[in-house]
Amino acid sequence: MTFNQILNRLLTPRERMNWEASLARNAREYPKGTDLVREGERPAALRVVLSGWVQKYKQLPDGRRQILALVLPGQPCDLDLFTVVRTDHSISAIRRVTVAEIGRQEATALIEQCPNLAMVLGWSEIVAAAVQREWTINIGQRSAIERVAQLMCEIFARQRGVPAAGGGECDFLLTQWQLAEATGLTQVHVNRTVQELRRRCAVELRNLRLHIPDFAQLARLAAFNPAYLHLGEADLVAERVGPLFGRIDRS
Amino acid sequence: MTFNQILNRLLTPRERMNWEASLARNAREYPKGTDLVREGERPAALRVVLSGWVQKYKQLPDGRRQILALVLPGQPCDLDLFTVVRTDHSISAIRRVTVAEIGRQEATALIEQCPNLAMVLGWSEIVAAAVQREWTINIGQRSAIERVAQLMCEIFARQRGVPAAGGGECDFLLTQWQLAEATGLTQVHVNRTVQELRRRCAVELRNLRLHIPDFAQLARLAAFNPAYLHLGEADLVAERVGPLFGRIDRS
DNA sequence: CGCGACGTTGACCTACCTCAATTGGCGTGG
DNA sequence: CCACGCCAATTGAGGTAGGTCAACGTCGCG
Repeated sequence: MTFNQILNRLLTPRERMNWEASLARNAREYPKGTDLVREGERPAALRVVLSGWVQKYKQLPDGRRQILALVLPGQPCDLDLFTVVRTDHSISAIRRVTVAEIGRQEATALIEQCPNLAMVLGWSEIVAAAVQREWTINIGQRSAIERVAQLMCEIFARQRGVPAAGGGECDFLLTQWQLAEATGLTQVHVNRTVQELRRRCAVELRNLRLHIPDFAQLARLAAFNPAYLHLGEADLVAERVGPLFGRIDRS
Repeated sequence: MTFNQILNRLLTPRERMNWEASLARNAREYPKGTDLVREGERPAALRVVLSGWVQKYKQLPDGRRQILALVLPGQPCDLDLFTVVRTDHSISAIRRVTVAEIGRQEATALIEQCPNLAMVLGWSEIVAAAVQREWTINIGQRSAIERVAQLMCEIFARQRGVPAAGGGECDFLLTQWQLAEATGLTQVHVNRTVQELRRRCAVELRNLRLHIPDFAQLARLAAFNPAYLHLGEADLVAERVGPLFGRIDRS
């Protein structure tokens, strides 16, 4: 089950309609490389990626850059609009993207009208935090080949779920340079690493597509454990998250 | 302003009383090294550290370990009780700790009775996520000496705030081995790094205390920017987080 | 056809790791 | 009070994963 399906399942039909309408009404396009949010700004909108990928990143004063997270289509970037005074990271378009940017007023009204929406947004933030933890151990403890393999597994699983057997294909919009920024490696070393993955796992990375013939093999190499993605927990979200986010009205 | 003060400020006196009473009633002690939560378990309690430090960590199958986060006194470990089906990381006591473990029933009732509590807990989770992001760039992009320096700055700032001038002392309960697991380095290399920090910034690390004579100097070396800790945003939390977590009743 | 973006390769280098032994402080039991 | 043992910090010698620099190849697109 993909993230998108999970989100949709938690809203009532009426809520889903409101939500989709709001997304459509506020959709904007940006060319690749555009900064949507810059570190230190006051959050001004609730952003949801509709198509294309978006990256969260941070930079050190001397320019070293770390990609912190990837936001895939259907996912909200963050809840900063409702939480912090100033954003602590930047967000930019990996490639041409469509993003819904819902202003404060509309977003607040939307949440008012859709009691389950806060829950869904909160859930997405919870999962994002879990992914962030996995990235921490990825960069901190795994070797180069494990890191790249693990990221490939994650990106595949987030789009297609974990395949029961065999493998498949999925979008992969990162250049090797971006792959390097995400894994804390060099572009040159990522290149050699990808080549080794080609040799050892027959992984193919071409034309913005990733092909994994044997997912289990790649997952073993990466010590990939999909538990942190919390896939398939959708049905239980409502009863757990309920107390925290106030009343639930499933009609 | 420390995290603890922020939390207290957001609750009404009555709420604070309920909260404190619940913490006191559920306090437990654990010797150092005890696992409070193991990866894969179903969350059973809302945990708040009362004294001592607690670490969140993850392990790879072969034993490599990454410390993901530190929970200092006054802070809740996580909201997993209200969010996920199974926890994706482990939690253990760094040293002898006192932790309040509030069961599901009581925790739910408590949130019911204290409308602002959900907001406070949510806020702590938001800040924890921001810290996690900073750790990601720390491990991914900073050199060994920068990493250790930045972690020292963070730990100092989380306890004492950012000093306007000069420096000071604070608790520092990590061994060099744990410092290594938190920064993705080796214990041996951390040792040499700490020695270099002693030489270059006169930082002293002894008897579980950290002494930083010149905070600004250390912060410069580490490229430490305290913005990600979101200190001093307390007064604004209520109006922002409100819409997300339902009604606010400040009486 | 030329340009820009991305991938690839080679040679060399170094920050950090590994292994292994030693030191120092401190609490405990005799 | 001393001796022992444990835990953490320290030191040394040698190794390697991954970084750096610089060039070249390739593909798609205007």
